[in-house]
Amino acid sequence: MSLKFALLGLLTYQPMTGYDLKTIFDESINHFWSASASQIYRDLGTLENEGFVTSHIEPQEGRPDKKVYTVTGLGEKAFMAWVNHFPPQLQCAMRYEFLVRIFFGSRIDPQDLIFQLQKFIREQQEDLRHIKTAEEELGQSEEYPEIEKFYWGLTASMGKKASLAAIEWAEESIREIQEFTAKQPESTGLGKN
Amino acid sequence: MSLKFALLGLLTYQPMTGYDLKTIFDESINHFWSASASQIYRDLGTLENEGFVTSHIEPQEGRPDKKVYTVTGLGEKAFMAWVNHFPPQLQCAMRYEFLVRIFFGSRIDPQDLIFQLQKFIREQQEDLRHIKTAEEELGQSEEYPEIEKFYWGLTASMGKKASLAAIEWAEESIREIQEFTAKQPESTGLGKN
DNA sequence: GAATTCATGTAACTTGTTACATGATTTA
DNA sequence: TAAATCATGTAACAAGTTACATGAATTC
Repeated sequence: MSLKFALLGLLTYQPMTGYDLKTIFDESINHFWSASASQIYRDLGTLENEGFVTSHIEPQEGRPDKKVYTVTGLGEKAFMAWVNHFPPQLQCAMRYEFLVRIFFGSRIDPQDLIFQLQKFIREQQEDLRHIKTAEEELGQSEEYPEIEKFYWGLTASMGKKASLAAIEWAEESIREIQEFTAKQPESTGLGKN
Repeated sequence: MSLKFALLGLLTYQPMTGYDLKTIFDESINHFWSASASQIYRDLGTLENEGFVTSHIEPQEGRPDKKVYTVTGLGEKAFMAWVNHFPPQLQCAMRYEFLVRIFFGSRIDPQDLIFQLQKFIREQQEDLRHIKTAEEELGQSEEYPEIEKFYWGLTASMGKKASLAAIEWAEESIREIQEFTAKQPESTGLGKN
């Protein structure tokens, strides 16, 4: 449900192609709601069928033609209705497959676990850097109204806090695993069955 | 992919029904990977077709019969293979629909936004309390080996940190929205269409 | 010469959600 | 007497992933 309205919302700023939307997504909304290119193209088709957007082809030379989507009046109304009606239960779920593996950590070789946690930290640091860069660019740019920049900044803040929490957790976890396995005699429950 | 292996993993502790699995899920893995009852029953069927679990009916009086699932040798091997082979990119994505709405916060009445953020805080506090309770019960119980309790504790830690980060963020955001809207003249970009 | 960027999608598949159906027992 | 708990699922649908296909221009 969310993706369609997120696309509609981005298109209220200006008409764009599916490719543009994907690019913007990856730099912003992606940090708390991801979407693949094929999903975006498919949902744009749905939005067009529903009369929420229209499209026109812009021919280009040396590059593939562009298909530019524009929000209709109906689409703008639908977006405003969606964004202003919060569901009774605010939807927000973590989907950390990595944590499912940690849950079953007793079946994993502690050395490998620590290695994966270190990798996790690097990935989260990368994410953090990415958000910070986007944030700085946004702060310097003058092509967006202050109010948009303000709210985009709030979501970036949440992204940073989530990454920092994950990094802190992983660092503590590594230390705790080291301590725990040090005082653990031998058998870890790790069987080769 | 993950859900099937999470179920398989839980079943390696002891044979259980779909209902049992759903109950355990809601108290533990649910905090970072959610699943509905119908999905669990469906995936149990798949696991059985794949030969990873077997089932038998236990008749009961006054209550519906139980269908108890047991992991096979093949299933245990499949689980061990899954849990020990981390994907090249560690999968962990937030899916916070709420943040998508905040991203478009300029289209929302600031008073309503603040109200929803306060609600968000209450929901996160509820989650936090829930995790803490589960954690305490786990600490006191003596029916699980120390090593399992240790790793379950690590995942609970991450859940707590995530909730705390969200609460902190929402509190700061409320203050920032109040400041921002105070110094903002009138028009918010909030249109009635 | 290989990879990346630009630009579009389709098809097949897997995963996740929602609504529905059944029905006795127990607790509030 | 209304609800929650125990216990199972099916059916229909919506959302998300993966692999594939095309092809010129540009950058490494």
